[in-house]
Amino acid sequence: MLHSYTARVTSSAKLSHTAAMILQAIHAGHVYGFSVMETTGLPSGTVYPALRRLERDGLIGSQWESQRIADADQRPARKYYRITPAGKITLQASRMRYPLLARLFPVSAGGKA
Amino acid sequence: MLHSYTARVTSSAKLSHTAAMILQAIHAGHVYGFSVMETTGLPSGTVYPALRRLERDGLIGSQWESQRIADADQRPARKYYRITPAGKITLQASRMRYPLLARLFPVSAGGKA
DNA sequence: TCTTGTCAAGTAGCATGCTACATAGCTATA
DNA sequence: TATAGCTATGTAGCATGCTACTTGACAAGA
Repeated sequence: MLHSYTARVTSSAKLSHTAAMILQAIHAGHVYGFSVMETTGLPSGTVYPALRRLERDGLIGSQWESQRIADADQRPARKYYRITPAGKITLQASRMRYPLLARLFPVSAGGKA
Repeated sequence: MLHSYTARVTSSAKLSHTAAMILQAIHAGHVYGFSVMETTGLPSGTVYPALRRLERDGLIGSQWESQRIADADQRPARKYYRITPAGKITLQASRMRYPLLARLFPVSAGGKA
């Protein structure tokens, strides 16, 4: 258990194409689940479990929005994600592995959502 | 059985993102498995079963290369694929569903491989 | 002759993606 | 008050994706 956890964290995790795409969307500024769904078209059953796995593997971190802010915007609270340094390493590796990933978002990560 | 087969053929099949990407690669000219693997980075365990499913569903057709031509090129024979009219309809639907697909290949399908 | 590498396709078993729901909060309308 | 629509997240069970191999053909090198 601890051994497999260590191995997963120290080497860059090998991502599926879809998980890599979701990690890239986070990096590109689509920083909550619904936004990732909107920009990729991937269904919630894909996005949310993938976000959970990415966080399990230390490639992203998350933080719930305060209820006050959500109330002010008159919408449900969001769970915001950000890519970790390990996530950036894995994203690079994924872009080498899946050449088309680089075409998916502008090269400079924009503050889209 | 016949009923579910009919339903699958008459309406545009709903593709996964990965299958849609592979269909698009075929349409773009990557007309055999190894070429799809090279351009997408997707592993053989993904590409070949997906090609089989796409053909099962009538979205692509296939044809083995003649042994004589493969011999002349000094390589194993290839299984060439082409998109069907139903496949084109499904590809269009997929590009509506998954907005990022359009970014993956040049708009004009090139005769890449 | 055997080994290695590239091109090309294939496949069992496990991990992940997706359908078809679900919950929940807010607003607007009937 | 109930319904509908939008925003946001979540999940069980089935379909698909991926690892880790395999086979096979050809050429080059030991």
